[in-house]
Order: sequence, then structure tokens, then C-alpha cells
Amino acid sequence: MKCSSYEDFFKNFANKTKFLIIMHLKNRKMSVNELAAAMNEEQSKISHSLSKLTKCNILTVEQKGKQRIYSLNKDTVIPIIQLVEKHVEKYCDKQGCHK
Amino acid sequence: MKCSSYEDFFKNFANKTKFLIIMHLKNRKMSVNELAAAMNEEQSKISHSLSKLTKCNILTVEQKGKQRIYSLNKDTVIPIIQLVEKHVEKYCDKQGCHK
DNA sequence: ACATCCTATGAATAACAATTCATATGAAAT
DNA sequence: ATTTCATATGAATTGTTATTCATAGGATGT
Repeated sequence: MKCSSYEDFFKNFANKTKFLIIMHLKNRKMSVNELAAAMNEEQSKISHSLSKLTKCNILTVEQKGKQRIYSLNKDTVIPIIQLVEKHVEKYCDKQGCHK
Repeated sequence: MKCSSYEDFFKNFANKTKFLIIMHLKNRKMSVNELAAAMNEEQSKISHSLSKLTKCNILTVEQKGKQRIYSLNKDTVIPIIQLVEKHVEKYCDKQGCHK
């Protein structure tokens, strides 16, 4: 099952785990265990998320020995995040955006 | 409860109903009943969605008699959608992105 | 004040996605 | 071929979000 709609694409940003993975990969590519360690989460949890992110081409993978190294598709993702940052700055902080 | 995180913001795009509302408002501002009719959905369903969209400043409202007219915050939303369109075009269509 | 139209809201339920846990797979080394 | 390390996967469960239904509230006209 591939990412087949805009909704599917956006779901990857609408979940804390997946969003944090994206944030971690902004700086450098990482293996599954590296991510799990950095985020202090279970490996399988990370793997499930990575699977969906990759299906939407938000991430790419390369095999390196036993490891699988995930990288962010920066072309798409960075500009989107920047736009949202700008939006939040403008509309949210001002009004103290708290739950 | 305001939109207080990137995840919250993205949740509005990750749901069919909310996403369709956004699409409908790309062209013109509409009242609740207009949207409900155009989308062939229940009024309360639309209202619940409008509420969340508005809390994240993705939409704005104005009162016009008995009606409440909702408009899209185009500054933020249009560019984001365009980026995702480009992404889907590039990575998805090519490979036949089906479920 | 009352009736009507339009919209919002709360609570219950239904639908869906995320997490967990156990286990399978795959690569490399011995 | 077997062991080890790294990751993936399936199924069950938990957690969250969406939808529905009934009703309340707000604006306008009479």
C-alpha cells in the first residue's frame, strides 16, 4: 500500500512519532537503532513509522551492511516545514497557542 | 483549545472531510450550509471540522446575518498544497500510487 | 416575545491509527 | 551451517479522532 492521497501524505506529519523522526533526519541520515536510541523509543515502533514515511517518499533508505540508513527527502519536506513554521509564528505565538 | 503544535496543524490536512473543506474554499468563501450542501454532508459534521480548522487559523470566519462565512487563509495554505502537489507528481504518479 | 433559520456544541458511538509484543527475516561473520 | 546483530512484520490491543444524533444558542423578522 503506497501513499495514494494528500491525506495519506499529511498523516505522516500529523503524528508525534513520525514528525520527530523527520526532525531528527533534518541534520543527518540515521539507522533505525540510532533513531530509536535518540528518541528513546522501541525499535519496532520506529520501524512501523519508517515504513509509512518511506512509502510516501518522505524518506529514502539505503542498505549499509546489516543496517538500513534512512534519509529525509529534503527537497519536499524542508520547504513545507518552513511554511508551517511561518504560519505558526504569525498566527499562533502571538495568541499564545496552548491547549 | 488552540492549535498548539505542528502535529495539530497537519491533522487538518490529514482528514478527508477537513481537506475537502479546504479545497472547496480555495475558490470562494462559503457558509456552513453551502459547504454542507456542496459536499453532501451533514451540517454538524461540517461544523465540527470548521471549528478545528479555524482554531488553527487555516480558516477565518465572518458573520453575515444568520450565516457564518468561512474563508481560506490562502497565504499559508495554497503554497503548502502546491508543494505537496509537486511532490506527489514527482514521486507518486510515476509509480502508480495506489492502495 | 415568539417563530424561524442557521450554526454550534456535548455526549455517545463508531471508525481508524498507533503502539506493543512476539517473532520472522536478512545480512554478515565465524 | 550457525550465530549474531539489525530491522521488519503480523496480530492484538490500546488510544485517538471522526461521526452521529439530539439539542442548544444566536441572529433576524414579525
